[in-house]
Order: sequence, then structure tokens, then C-alpha cells
Amino acid sequence: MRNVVHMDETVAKFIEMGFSIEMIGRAVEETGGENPEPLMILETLFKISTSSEASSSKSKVIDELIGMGFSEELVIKAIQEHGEENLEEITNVLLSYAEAEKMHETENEDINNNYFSDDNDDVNIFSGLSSSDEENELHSFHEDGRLQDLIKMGYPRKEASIALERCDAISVLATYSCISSNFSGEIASLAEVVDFIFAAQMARQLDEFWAASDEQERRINEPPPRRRRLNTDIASDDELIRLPNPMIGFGVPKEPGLITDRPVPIPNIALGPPYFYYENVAMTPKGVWATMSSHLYDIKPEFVDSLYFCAAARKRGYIHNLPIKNRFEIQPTPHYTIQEEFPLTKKWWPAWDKRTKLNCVLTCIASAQLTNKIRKRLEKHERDPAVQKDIVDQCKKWNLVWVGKNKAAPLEPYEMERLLGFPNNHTRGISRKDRYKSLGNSFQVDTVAYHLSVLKPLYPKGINVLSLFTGIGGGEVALHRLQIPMKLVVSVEISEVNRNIFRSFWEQTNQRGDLIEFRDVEELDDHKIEGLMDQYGGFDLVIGGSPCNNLAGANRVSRTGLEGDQSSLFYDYCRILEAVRSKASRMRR
DNA sequence: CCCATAATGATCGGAAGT
DNA sequence: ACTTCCGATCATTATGGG
Repeated sequence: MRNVVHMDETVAKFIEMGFSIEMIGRAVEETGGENPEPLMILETLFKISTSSEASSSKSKVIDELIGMGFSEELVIKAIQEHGEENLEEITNVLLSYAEAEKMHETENEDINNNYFSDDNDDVNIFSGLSSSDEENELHSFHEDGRLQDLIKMGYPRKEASIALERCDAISVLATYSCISSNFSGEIASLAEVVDFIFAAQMARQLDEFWAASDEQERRINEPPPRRRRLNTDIASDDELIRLPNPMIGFGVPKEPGLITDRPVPIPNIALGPPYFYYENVAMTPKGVWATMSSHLYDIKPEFVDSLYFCAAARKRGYIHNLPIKNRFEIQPTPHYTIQEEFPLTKKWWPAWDKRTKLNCVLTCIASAQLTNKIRKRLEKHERDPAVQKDIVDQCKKWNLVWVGKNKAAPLEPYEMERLLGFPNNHTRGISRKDRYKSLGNSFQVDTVAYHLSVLKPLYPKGINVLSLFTGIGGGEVALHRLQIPMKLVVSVEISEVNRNIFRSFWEQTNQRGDLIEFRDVEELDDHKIEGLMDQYGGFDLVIGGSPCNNLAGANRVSRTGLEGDQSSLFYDYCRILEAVRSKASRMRR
């Protein structure tokens, strides 16, 4: 019943937006599923409305887009930047371009030309203002006419304010990426903002819907609640942190179980800004996560398996003080199965190998000899179930894929890059062995970006990042793919090859911000941190995953726990984070 | 020196069985 | 409720050949 009402409202809003009934019907059909999500229908609607069905050829796409009123130059630029397949992204970008241009015509207020100014006082308006003491009185001087209008229209002030910032950010980004257009009108139209609020409302309704249906499902399916445990159990449970099953943290896209409020709120002392994001392997020796949590203001870790974001498992824990409402994915999303992500393997994949997901990408790969052994065994005993099982076990252990007749081989470096959400050949230029090692130690970008996406509306002008244990820059790639400008990245990374890779990324993506590199966390003492914060106006995000060497299960030799030689650098993360927080609180005064 | 290869288990959570 | 079993895991080191 609730669903029907929900659906009717959705359709009504689509009609309000100017879509025809026929089109909505078609979009619902094409979106598929019994009860498709409103946002997905909206996406399909955009797709339908921008691409007439038969036009799959590139030139026809261009013609269509030009027909919609976009200039040829912009269309070609957008296609070059985002690839011709990714129509949604292109359309979004073009809409932003158009929005920025429209703004130029309609807005004549002297809002500002200072997005590119070097005035440091101006840089941190947002991080300063969203400080915890004045949550409800957000940036009063930003109350331009649009905010008043939105409030008159009945939208809550906070929601309207957030929407304004976020939409303006999109417009700013359009001008960032489109140098030839002029900069005078980087704010969004009222209509655009209203659309945004509508989308956000739908997303929220969707969350509530999932939460509700989840609750029902639990009531129906699960056995009655367990009896109260004994006191002794509670005491020991208090110190141990259990891993969730399924490992979806506060929720992942396209899966039920999304929540929008933390079960255990962030302690007041730990509220951002500055925000921080800490990562490490989920399967540590017992007690390690409890210890890490206790050193990070008792925030409960969010455990997420990246198999919900890509075709490979990656169980990780994240301790962060980010909001968790209105997260969104970066586009394009990776494929969810091995066979879709690597289509060429389909031809050779044996029916008796049932895998659709890969195991965790590690730092070592199988030898070519193993591939040879497997081939020879298969040529002899292809139909022997025992042999088949043994080979599948080997494939799981070494994460092999089928790349030829009876040929199971490890992933190539560029294939790992794809799985982990990096651009093609991100790690080019170093030895093969080093590429595997660096990739095996990296973030899964789509997962991290999903968590960091909440920063986008908060920092339209970009952020200052303190990046510890940067590695090959997974966090920065995530921010870049979210199109959150990085005004400053202070990076600490001990490995020279990793520093080179990250610097290459910084240069190749034409970053406008400053990059400051350190080799060792030891070099970053309180004095240096304060100097940097004075110079740049503070950090908005402290991000990093400390070494897992002594925690990881694959380590036979020195899995010595959090106090191990490398993993104890966790305490440097804490030290530096605390230095940043303390300096930030002094700067606020 | 660099690279490829092989050898090196334990711990944990969860499934399955009793 | 208890036991047993199963599978996954951001790795390190020695060695031999180029």
C-alpha cells in the first residue's frame, strides 16, 4: 500500500517536471524491477529524453545534443572528456555548462568573482562556518534572494541552503572544466535548485522506504530475539567489535539495508570539521579495531566489503566522522561480476567454475608456472571433478581468471586498476612487481568515493586535504572523480615509486591546487602542521590508511598486531590528526 | 642489482555438522 | 549449544638466473 502511494507521488512529480505520461511509463518499464527506485527512473527518463532510441552512432549523439541547444564545441569537448558511451555524464556536464551560461544572462548580482582569487581569508569560509556550535545558523550572508524564495516556497531553511551550495558547486565545476566560458555567473538558477531538492527528497524517501521494508523483512524472517545475555558476556563484548554480516557498513548502493543515521552517534568531541577518514583491513587480530576506535574518539568503525562496489572482494574498516546522509556513487560504476568486467574471459570460463566475484586483490600474484601446471592437468583430466575442484581452489587462492583454453592467469596490472576504480595505467612507469604491490595496498576508489561524496555539497570551492600514507593516491582519485576540487594536498608517502605515481596523476589531471610532499610521518611535527594550516587556512579532510603489514592475514612472518613495526604508525595518524584538530579549534577563536 | 619463483601457516569468522 | 570444518587473507623471505 505504502509503495503504491509512494509511486503515485513520484509519477506526479515527474509530470510536474515536464515529462509526459508515455515517457514515464516507458522509463519505468526500461528501468526494470518490480518496484524500481525513483532515482533510477529519473536517470532513465533523462536517458530517454536526451537520446532518441535509434541513435547509437557517435555523430547522431552529437547531432541530438546539438539539437537540444548545446553548442557543438561543448558537446565535442564533453565527449572527449567523458567518453562517448557515458551519455548520462555527458548530459550532466552539458546541463551544467548550460546552467552556467544561463546564469550569466539572468543574474546580475555582484555575488562574486572570487572563486579563483588567492585571498586566503576567503578560502575557508565554509569550514569555519559549519563548525559545530552554530549548526542551525548556517552562513547568513549567503542568504541571497534564492534562499528567501526557497523558504517562501516552503522548503526548510537547512535543506534549501544545502541545495543552494550543492547546485552552485556544480555550476562552479562547470566553469572550472570549461575554461573558455566566462566566470561571472557561477550560481545555479532557482529551477535547478528546486530540482535538486526534489531529487534529494526522493533519495530520502527511498532511504526511509528501504529502512521500513528492511524492518518488516526482519520481523518476518528472523527468529525471535535472543534471550538476554549474561553480564560476563556483555563485559567482554564491550571490548570486542563484531564484524557485520553482510559487510555493508551504513549501507551500500543497490542493496537493502541502507541507514541514514548512525546506530551509535559520533561523540560531540569528534564532530567535524575538520573531517577525517581512516582505513585499514577488517580482519585484524582480535581487539585491534577496539583499540583503534578508542584512539579515534570512540567512533564505531564502518565495515564495508568492496564486492558491493566492484567485482572483487575487499573487506575494510573505516573510522570517520563524515555525515552519512545523501551519499552517492561516482559514475560510471564498475561492473559487479568478473565476467562483465572482463568480457573476454567469458569465452574460456569453464561451467564448473562458479565464481562471479574475485577475492581480494593482494600484493603478490601467481607465477606463470602455475598457469602451465593448470593447463597440463586440464588437458589430461578435463572431466575429473576432483581435479576441477582442486583447480578452482587454486584459482580462488591466486585470484586467477580464464584467458585462454585451459589457461588460468593472474590479472594484469591495468585490470587491477580497473577493479580498484583507478584510471587506466594509473601506475604506469614502474616495474610490474611494484605495480602489483602498490595496487594491492590501495583503496577501492568507488567505495571510498561513496563515503566521501557527502563532502561535495559542503565544500563547493574545494577542500584542503592532509593525506597520510597516500600510496598511489586512492583518496585523491576518489575526490577527483567526485569532482571535488583539491585546493591543497599535503601528502605523506614513504615509497618513492608511489610518490612518483601520485605526482604523475596530479600533473596529468591538471590539478590547480598545490601539492606538498613529505616522505615520512615523522617529519610532520606540530610545528610544520601549524605552519601549513596558517599558510593555507587549515585542513578540511585528514585521510589515510595506515600500514596493515602486521595486521593482514596473508602475513606469515610478522603478523604482530597494532604494535608491529609498520602498523604502529597508526599512532602517528592519531597524533597528526589531533594536532590538526587542536590547531583548528584555536584558529576558530 | 632486478626480477620471477617458491616456500613459508595462523587467525579469524562463518558454515556445517552433532 | 557445542564442536568441527572450511575458506579467505592490503605479506615476507630466500634463492637462482638474468
